[in-house]
Amino acid sequence: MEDLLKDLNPAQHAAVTLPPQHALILAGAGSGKTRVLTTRIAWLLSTRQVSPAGVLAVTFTNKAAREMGTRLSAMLPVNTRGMWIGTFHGLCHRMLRAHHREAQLSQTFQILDSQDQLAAIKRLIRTLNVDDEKFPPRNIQHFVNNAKEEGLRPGAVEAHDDYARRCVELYQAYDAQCQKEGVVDFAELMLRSYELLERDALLREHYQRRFEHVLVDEFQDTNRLQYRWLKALAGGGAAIFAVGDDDQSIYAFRGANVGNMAAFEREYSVTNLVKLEQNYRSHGNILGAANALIRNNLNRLGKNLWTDFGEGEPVRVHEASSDTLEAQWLVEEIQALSRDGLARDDIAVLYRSNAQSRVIEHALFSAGLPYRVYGGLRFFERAEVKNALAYLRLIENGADDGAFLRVVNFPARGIGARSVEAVQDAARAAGCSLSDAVSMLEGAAANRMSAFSALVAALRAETRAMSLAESVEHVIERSGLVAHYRSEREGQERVENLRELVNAAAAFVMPDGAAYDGKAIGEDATAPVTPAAPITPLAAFLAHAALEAGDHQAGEGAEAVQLMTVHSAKGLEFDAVFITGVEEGLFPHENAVAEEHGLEEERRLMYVAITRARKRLYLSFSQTRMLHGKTRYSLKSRFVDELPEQSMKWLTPRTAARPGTWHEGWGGAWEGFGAQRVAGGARARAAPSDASPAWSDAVHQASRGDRPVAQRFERGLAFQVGQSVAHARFGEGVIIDLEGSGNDARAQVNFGDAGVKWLALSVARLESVG
DNA sequence: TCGGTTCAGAGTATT
DNA sequence: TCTGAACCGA
Repeated sequence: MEDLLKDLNPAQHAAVTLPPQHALILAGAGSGKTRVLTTRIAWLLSTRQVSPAGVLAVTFTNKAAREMGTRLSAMLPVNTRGMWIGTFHGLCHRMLRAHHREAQLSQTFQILDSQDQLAAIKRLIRTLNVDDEKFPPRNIQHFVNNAKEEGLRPGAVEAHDDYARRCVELYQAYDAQCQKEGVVDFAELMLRSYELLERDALLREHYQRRFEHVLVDEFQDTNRLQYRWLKALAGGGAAIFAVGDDDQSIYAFRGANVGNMAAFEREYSVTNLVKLEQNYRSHGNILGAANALIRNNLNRLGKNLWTDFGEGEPVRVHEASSDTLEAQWLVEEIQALSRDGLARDDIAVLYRSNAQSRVIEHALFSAGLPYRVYGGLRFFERAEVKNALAYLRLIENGADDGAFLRVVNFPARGIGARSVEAVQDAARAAGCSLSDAVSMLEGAAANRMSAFSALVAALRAETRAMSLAESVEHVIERSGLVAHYRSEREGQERVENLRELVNAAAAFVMPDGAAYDGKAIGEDATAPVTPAAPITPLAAFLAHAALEAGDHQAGEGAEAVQLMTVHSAKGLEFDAVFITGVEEGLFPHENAVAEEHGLEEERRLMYVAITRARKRLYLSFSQTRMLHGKTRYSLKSRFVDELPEQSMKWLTPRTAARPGTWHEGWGGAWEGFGAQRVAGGARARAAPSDASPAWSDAVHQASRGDRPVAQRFERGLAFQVGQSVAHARFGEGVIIDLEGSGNDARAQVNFGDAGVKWLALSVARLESVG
């Protein structure tokens, strides 16, 4: 046990050995968060304060859960498989499997991933004859997921207008469809599990008695439902050990509620608050930059990172005149780092949005530098894999209409849209599943459709005695999938992926079987447990495929530069980090600037980006960037100005802090960019000052329709793209686009702080600057 | 039933 | 500019 605590710093030590009470650990970036979390569990176990069954540790990603398990078993000779360590969704799934009856779920229920969910909603919208222009499936999907993440069933959603009421109806219909088909989406896993705990007192008390210690990773990322779920679970006196960093809260857009941290502190009267501020990752200048930046956020719980690594190198800043040149500089710098002996995979190139990767990839590719881009389709999301899984799902659950529709005519077997509609009509009339409706069909189409049904039935029967891997193998062959892809011109990779699915099945280990047969629910004989609800290996494998979509692409072998968004870099670290496109409108993103609290979230995002670097950090921005087919003119990000001068080194002539004459020294740079001129400047001059209410009318979003770009060239006070201007209210900015002419002339101006605006030149008073 | 064309939209993402 | 999805013609 002494060994466990040996190398902990005082704060870490304090956190690990806190009494069994609620605690909030503010864990700064690189402060040894995971170590504290796992050591805490190990310490509780080894001091016999709790048995493995009494611990529940929850994370957001499978990767984090796996890491926790691995590190724990490295510390203690404990079998982590019996412990409740997993993702929120994974643990909810586990609970629902054990109590599917109490949760009113069929024993064979399956999980819809986001893709499946969207398909289900599209199908619903079509069956209900709803106008998908007015109710885009994507919006309905968001609506449903948001409601569920707020813990709201259709009846509880407030709808004040017809549109919202219609959305609620669709939500209700969607839930009914899922229930009928025996499928649950991700949010439903959480909500069902929560409702189960709320509704079933015996069950709730059982779990409350069982879990004495509940540990939560990345607490700042929890949404309202997850917070309530934890509250229900720990309501019986369990100690919640919440670890998080409000400064790294970057997932508000997917429902995360940073407020949960403060709420937790308040509601649970948390007296055990430990700040982990010693950073073991970055050199001083990098941390100095991070600290200075994040200090600009209000409403922080408050933290300041420090290191005893020394100052290290300064943060380097580079200004390019175009995105292409930025990428070119990047390549040269990376080559130089490589020459200095830095491994390529210790270098990361970060960007705010995925679209930025193209230019960078192009430059890296041309230079012959190996790189790897994070993101993209994952293994279980691939079409061919999903097709195979659809057959498997039908074997497991004949009511799964989504799976039925996906493969009823794939590979093609002459079942057209008309036949499919016929089964759907029959199923609707009889209130049964599509599979069950097949036998009700008549006519020519009935034969082919029956043949498909017979195929599924045969697969079900034939695989009954087979192992999981044998079943998968059998299904991909006998369904015709392999043959189909083999005959396809570029189907080789798809066939390989199907083979890989067989391997995945062979390697699949049943997730702690005991948990599913009810026994592990506690040695407590009185436990309110569904009597033996064994899950088949196939059902477990399908759940695994949905809950863990797999790696984001296999590592490309060769040591490669890592390209990714700032979001996906969270939790990672590299010797050298390039943060590219550090420009107003891009980072902070213009959409975010318009959102409430958006700017602070962007700043946290920048904080996350900065703290990824161990030894070297580069920031780069460009004066122009090709975006949506147009050249955009940008200002450097305000975040650059928030960094401490003494920690920085400018690789290009330093531009003044905004607002100021940032374009100094680049005076003539705009020529050659084909800057358009537009008439109207004189009018702008003549317009009344914006004391009148007209100024707000002048600021509007130009709609797609008004196209014709002014081609009229006038002498005098004309504006041009790339020009620096000042506005009484919005301050200084750069014209990034011009549209219309005469009275309709508008300029789109990037004002930095004030965001990107369209201004009618006949009304807005714009002054030329510089 | 496929393949080409057209059109809108383009921010971050785990389960 | 580029992509994905929807649509239409053979």
